[in-house]
Amino acid sequence: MLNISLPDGSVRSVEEGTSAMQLAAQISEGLARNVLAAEVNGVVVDASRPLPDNATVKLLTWNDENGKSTLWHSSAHLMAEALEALYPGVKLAIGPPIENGFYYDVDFEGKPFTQEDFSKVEKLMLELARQKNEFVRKEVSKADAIAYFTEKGDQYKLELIEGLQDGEITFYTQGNFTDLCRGPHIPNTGFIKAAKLMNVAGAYWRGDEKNKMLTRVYAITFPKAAELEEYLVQVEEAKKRDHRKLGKELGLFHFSQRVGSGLPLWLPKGTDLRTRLQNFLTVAQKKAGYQPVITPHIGSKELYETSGHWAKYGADSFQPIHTPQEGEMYMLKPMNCPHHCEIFNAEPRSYKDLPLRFSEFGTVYRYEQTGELHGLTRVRGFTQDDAHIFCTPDQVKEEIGKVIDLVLYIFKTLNFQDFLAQVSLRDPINREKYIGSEENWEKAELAIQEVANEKGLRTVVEYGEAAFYGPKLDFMVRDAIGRKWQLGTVQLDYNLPERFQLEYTGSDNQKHRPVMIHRAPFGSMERFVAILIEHCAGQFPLWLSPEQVRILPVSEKYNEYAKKVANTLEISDIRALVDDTNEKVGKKIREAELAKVTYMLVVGETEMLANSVSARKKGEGDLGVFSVEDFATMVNDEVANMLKEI
RNA sequence: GCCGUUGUAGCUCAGGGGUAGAGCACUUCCUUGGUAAGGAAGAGGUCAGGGGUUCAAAUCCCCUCAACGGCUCCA
Repeated sequence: MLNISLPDGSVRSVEEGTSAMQLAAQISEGLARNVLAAEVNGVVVDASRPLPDNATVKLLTWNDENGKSTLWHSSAHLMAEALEALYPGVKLAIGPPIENGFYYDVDFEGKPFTQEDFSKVEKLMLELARQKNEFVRKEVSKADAIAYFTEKGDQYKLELIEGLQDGEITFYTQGNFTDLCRGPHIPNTGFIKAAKLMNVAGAYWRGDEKNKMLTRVYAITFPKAAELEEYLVQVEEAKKRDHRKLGKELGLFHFSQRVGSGLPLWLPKGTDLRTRLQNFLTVAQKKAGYQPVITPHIGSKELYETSGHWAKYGADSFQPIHTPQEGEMYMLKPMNCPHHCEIFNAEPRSYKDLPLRFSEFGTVYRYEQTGELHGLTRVRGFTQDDAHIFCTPDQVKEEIGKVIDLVLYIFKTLNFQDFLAQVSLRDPINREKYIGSEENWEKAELAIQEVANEKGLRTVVEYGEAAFYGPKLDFMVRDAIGRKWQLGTVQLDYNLPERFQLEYTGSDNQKHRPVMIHRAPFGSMERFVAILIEHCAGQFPLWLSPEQVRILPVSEKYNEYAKKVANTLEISDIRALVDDTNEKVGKKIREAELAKVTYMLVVGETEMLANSVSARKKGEGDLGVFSVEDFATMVNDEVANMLKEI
């Protein structure tokens, strides 16, 4: 008999050779029908494999992340089986589960595969699923594995096998399809009840752009047909929050082909929103000891030769600007750091001056690849809420902590909860590509991790993701359709202080090199506004909203009074517009609701006589009658409350 | 930059080898109203740009540009 511990702490005795599936059946038949895989001593395995003694077992269903990904991984095999049947001779590369579904990279060898092919693949997948074909695991020798795929003529699988050790190679077979796979898999294809191919895209083999481009087929499956329907509705809902759509609808920004691709034009309402965010940060930064500076939009080529950016990025940048003066060259600035280094160098610095914090809403231009441009999140001209902190090595940790506090303050004010702090450190193996002393790196990497922990950040550590000049901490958030973007960033830099020969005089009367910290809590105004739009689905918090109040005269006779109310509100620092179109109130309310204006003030005969307004809140309806002054006070109190607590 | 899809009015979209369509928005007029769409008329397009095939191209073909979905990249 075997003793098996379950997640609830109970221990069950089962016969030798019992699988997780059989264990589930002993607990309840319903559970057995839903078990997709099992976590045995922390490792996810096939539910059909015999359990070892004294194992801790968690039965995985659709409700577990690992259960989901097992189903999707198996679904990738199912899709591969269908593709192989429908398109004989296709070569299969890899097919992993992803966050929402799975994909398979396929080499169709020049034959087209488009959306029109989707439905027949889905149909065949479901047909094969209904056959309830078991996923059968088989250990094979490297030689046999090579023989199998040589026979099949699949060079991608052969390449994968090359990297594997003899003795660790397994095949999984379901129906007529066998794949090289580590597993685990669901018991049989019958668990898959709904399948949908989502899209096709190109993807380089092994992610290397020098390799052949394969066709990546994205798909998703579910154990219940209704869940697929739900998922598709969700996807549609998410698309409605897309900042590109809302930015257009709300009149925030615009792209013009004539201006150029990736160069956003900020419309009045978008400018208002952005300026308000800048002001908010400016105030916070002033409190945190930053000194605003302003630098030009161009800099001489020599500046970037000094910084090293010319050598590294020059060829891929907007090309240098030539002047009538022979040999003179300027570049559009791709970052603000070199300018700020020169500000540091403007006068001799003492250790007593440090830390020095120079901040600037600095607009920069980067020649991003065409295929990379994306709404406001990836553009060619953008404004960083940049600052550079120059400090002593001993001050690094405290300064990073203060930057994190600032970022958290902003996120809290805007109610961003779903973010992840990514700590990017050196590649532990390949260390020669990093500049700066081992000692400083050690100290800095440790400092970043310690501060991140002290601040209670939800952190992931990525090795090899550090910049060549220093480790960094990035705040990652997701957009409406699940893509990850970096917003706030803190980066240590040992390179530029060296290149610009930055120094300060220490208490020992010796020259020392300061450490430089790059940081941008928003990341860039463009990207931050994009994420903010999606975060609040265009319904901005009242304090940020470009149009807080819209005044709706009942008829044209009250337009004058409406304007008077608007002026009064303006004096109280409330942003109000009058809808003086020749329409009925119902129509005006509808328009204001769709424009996501928080407060609507209906004014007519009674209000005009009483110097009052009839207020209505978006999504809530009528609030009753207020004097103009009371209404203004109410709005201002609401705004003050939003900004107070934090 | 690479693979794929798309490009028709300000917006959302229909149409499709034979004189360009709808709804909303816009302008004018009527209406002067009370909490999510009042009515009528009008104006608006080299069908992304360029080239080709054809008696005839918005429609078919080629190139370019842009947007979209990914890949690669992101100082």
